[in-house]
Amino acid sequence: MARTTISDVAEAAGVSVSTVSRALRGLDKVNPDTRKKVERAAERLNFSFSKSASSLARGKTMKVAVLLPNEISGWFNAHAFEGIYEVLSKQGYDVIPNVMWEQRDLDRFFKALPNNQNVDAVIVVSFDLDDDKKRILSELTVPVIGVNTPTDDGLDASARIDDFAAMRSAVRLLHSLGHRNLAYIEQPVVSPFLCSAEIRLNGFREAAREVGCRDEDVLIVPSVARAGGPGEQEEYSGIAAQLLSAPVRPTGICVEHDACAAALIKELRRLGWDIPGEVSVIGFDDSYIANITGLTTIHQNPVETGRQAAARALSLMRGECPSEPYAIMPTSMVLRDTTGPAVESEA
Amino acid sequence: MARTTISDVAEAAGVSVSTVSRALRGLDKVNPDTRKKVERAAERLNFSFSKSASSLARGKTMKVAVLLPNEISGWFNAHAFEGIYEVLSKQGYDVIPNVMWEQRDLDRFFKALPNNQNVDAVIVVSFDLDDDKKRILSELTVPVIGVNTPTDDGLDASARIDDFAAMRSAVRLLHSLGHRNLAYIEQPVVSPFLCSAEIRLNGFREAAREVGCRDEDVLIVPSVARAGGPGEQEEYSGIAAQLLSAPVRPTGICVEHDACAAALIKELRRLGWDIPGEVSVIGFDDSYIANITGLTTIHQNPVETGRQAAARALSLMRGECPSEPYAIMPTSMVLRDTTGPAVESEA
DNA sequence: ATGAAAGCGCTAACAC
DNA sequence: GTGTTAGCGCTTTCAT
Repeated sequence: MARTTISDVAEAAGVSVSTVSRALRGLDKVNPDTRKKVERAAERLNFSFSKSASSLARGKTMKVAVLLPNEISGWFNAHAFEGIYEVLSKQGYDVIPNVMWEQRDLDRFFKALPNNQNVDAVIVVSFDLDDDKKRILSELTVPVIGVNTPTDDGLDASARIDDFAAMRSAVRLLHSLGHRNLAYIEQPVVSPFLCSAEIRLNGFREAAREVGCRDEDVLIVPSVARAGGPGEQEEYSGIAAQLLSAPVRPTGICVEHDACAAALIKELRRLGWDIPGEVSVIGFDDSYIANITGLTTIHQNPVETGRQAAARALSLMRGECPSEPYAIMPTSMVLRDTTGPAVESEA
Repeated sequence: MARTTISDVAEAAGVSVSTVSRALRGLDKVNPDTRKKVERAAERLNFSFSKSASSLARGKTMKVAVLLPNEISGWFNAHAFEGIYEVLSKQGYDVIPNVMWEQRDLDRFFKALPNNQNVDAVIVVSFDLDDDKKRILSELTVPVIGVNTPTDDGLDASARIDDFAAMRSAVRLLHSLGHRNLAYIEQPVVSPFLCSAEIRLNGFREAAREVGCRDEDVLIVPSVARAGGPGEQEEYSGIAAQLLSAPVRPTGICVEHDACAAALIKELRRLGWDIPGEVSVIGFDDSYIANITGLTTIHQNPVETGRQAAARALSLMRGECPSEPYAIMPTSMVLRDTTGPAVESEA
């Protein structure tokens, strides 16, 4: 059978199509009785609006695009998306993930964006945008909202944590526990645009200096793309080796992500290190893995960050300007079983 | 500035709109030179099609809905979605998650479905549909594809694992290790429609019988909704208590999900149990948590399951009928550090 | 190979 | 309050 249209409903209810439209969308200036009649008819015919048709007519798509780096199933992305979805879907929006695998995907998306009336807003998650793209954004008609973006440049609104400050608190914790030789481990296999990495590293570096570490007391283990994903244990023997072979062995270690930290700890323990006896490790995120493995870490709530971003998207789409467009979301240290006081150096 | 439309391109290229339409969509019967001209103009004007307009004109939405229970960030859902997204987005489809929080959400979705030309297909993930809904499905024009649904009833295609067989293999492993007193732990806080639970339990029950367990040798710890999520450690002290107070203490334990198993093991160890010395534990899923905690478990690949489902959705949307509409995806045991031989009973 | 024109189903003036 | 009507931007016969 052919689709039931608004005029079928109109006919069944004995009114005009515009009345049906008004009645069903809850607009005012429609007689309560008429409305009831229309609703009844719509119900009976199992009518629902064609989104394409009303989009076309109204010039609003009721869709918002969510740009995600690499994958939607990662801990942060999935939870941020969840928060975004939660608030937007309740308002009738279709929330459409757009996973960017390579730089070209991003380029293409942004190329089409200026003229793209296919979404009412775009939310970019964890991206580091180059100046070209920021310029495009600034001339855009649809609002662009950031989630954990490195800066707010070119964005109409954003919600993000302060990676820099968070790392600083981790360093201070280690320092106050007596650790003087620190290390920072970058996550293996980074995506081309994932952006928190750099900021966290900088936060670590600067905080280390603040607490009085000389550069030679600080070891940075850079991200190296190797075979296998970050879940692969082999990744971490190389990192452990670098830790072992450092001129002065670090006793306090910050890791870019929980999953990474957990895998590293596993490897370190396998090699006979005592954690937290000999060395303390701090993760980042407070994902489920941190909880189950007893990892000391920095907590953040990506679902809430997503919600905040989506709420701002909503008001922007309504043409309002949010009173506080750029939200900084809180983080907090959670102490578990991988950090402890530094032992006396055996000097 | 107003949106660039197809007629702007037509004008710029000096041809008619229909030619532009044909040229840009790669249809044949268009002169190569003309096509080039049109492409150039489109490029220059930064043109892209309005999805709503072409949907409306063609009667195809280029959208597919993915129905998910509870949350999109859960391990299975997120990965299945990822697989679905991967294949569908490459073909130009918008993949729209639809999270069902309560039964009413599902009811409402299905009520609107029969007349809903707003999506070209719907993929249902992990749902147990009642007969009413199955009946609706059977009269539907758009294809409906299942991912890890309990049955294939009413579905045009599906991809799913055999939960029943998977549990059986777990039970057999325990039995062959000498375990005679078995337990099955349901996941705390189950959703109203998540459906694998029942099948896994049945698989466990039946397999236990097959290997010769009497009913009194088998302990089922049912799911009880308690405060806090499944990540909360407190959940598991209650479960541990049930295990401890059982008439005959089980030494082989199957758990509905990895996360659950990991938390239980943590609690058990805290209480002084030796795993795998005194008791063996097997999880389900082989999620990252199983890997990092060394959990023996049953592996499945939800991304691939999602891909298979999406591939079938694709051919169904093209009007083909897939030669093998109902795919059973493989599972496999992965042995890690939480299973071992049963110790001699101290009789 | 290309163009003209009739919709697709709905919304938003504008009239009554 | 309600009806009429002109589009929204595209696809698709049907001519040419």
